[in-house]
Amino acid sequence: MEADPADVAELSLTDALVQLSFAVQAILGRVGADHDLSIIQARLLGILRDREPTMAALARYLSLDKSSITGLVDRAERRGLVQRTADPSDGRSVRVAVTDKGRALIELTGTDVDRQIALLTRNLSGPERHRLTALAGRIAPRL
Amino acid sequence: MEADPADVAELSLTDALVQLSFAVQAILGRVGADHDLSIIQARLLGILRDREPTMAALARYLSLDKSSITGLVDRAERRGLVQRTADPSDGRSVRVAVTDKGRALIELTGTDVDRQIALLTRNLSGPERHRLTALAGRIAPRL
DNA sequence: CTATATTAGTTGGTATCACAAACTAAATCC
DNA sequence: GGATTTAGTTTGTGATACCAACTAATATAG
Repeated sequence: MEADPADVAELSLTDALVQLSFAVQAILGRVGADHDLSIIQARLLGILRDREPTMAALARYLSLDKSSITGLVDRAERRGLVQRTADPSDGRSVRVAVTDKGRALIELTGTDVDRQIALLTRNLSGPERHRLTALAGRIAPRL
Repeated sequence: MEADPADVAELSLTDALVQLSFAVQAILGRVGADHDLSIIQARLLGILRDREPTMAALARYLSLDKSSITGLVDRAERRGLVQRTADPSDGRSVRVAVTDKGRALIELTGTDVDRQIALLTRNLSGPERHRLTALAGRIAPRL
């Protein structure tokens, strides 16, 4: 799946995107490790920055089984990064909110990711970065 | 970390690349699941297509602990996808080779990933795809 | 209004996967 | 030849994913 890197001129779109994807994942993994956050925990906190979804909504956003969300939120709650609150409109449901601690952590993490992405793309000119942003922004699905 | 999707025009390079990365990972995860291969198993087989590395080399390529490679290769070997062979030049060392079964599986998987990437990028024109390939190819590190 | 069906989230079971520390066997160094 | 280093494995631990089954709350049907 990952092409022979010596043959850059023949790199397919698939190989280019797959390699880029793993490069970005490697950054997320390293920066996350520095902040004691797994990638999935960082994604969770990222979602919670601007909303308080239900467990079911989180399962949809993250494309995970609801039982996986239970475990993920359990562990984050145990660390004081998130908290569950009752949903007044539905006794079965809970809402998940980020705590101040969690928000601080994800902001720091985001700053470091920005820095590492800047390093990753330092060989591109300003216009090239804009072009990459525009192209990438047109194909990745939205939350 | 993942920006408000309604604000596409203001998407940063970081957010664009992170979202793209997860979109590609989602494809790899789904296609992998269809072929009963985890992402890391697919990466392993991808590396083994054109070389027979040592365990240590695999740890470097995949940026994993050597004990993780032991487990990964154990499970792949148990499924008949790879095999360990002795290294004649170093009694401590083993070489890992893909089997015919493993090669067939990774070829199929790669074909499906190509198809899904084509779907992901169907909104881009031919020249835009070339441009994205070139830009991405210039920033992702090489194996 | 009550019984039945559906939904939200949890629990238990299982497997994969990651790292750290410690171990064994082989190779290297002095 | 003994000490040190290296390659890979083993053990322990924890995170993370899915499936099936469960409980409690809500919605629906009669």
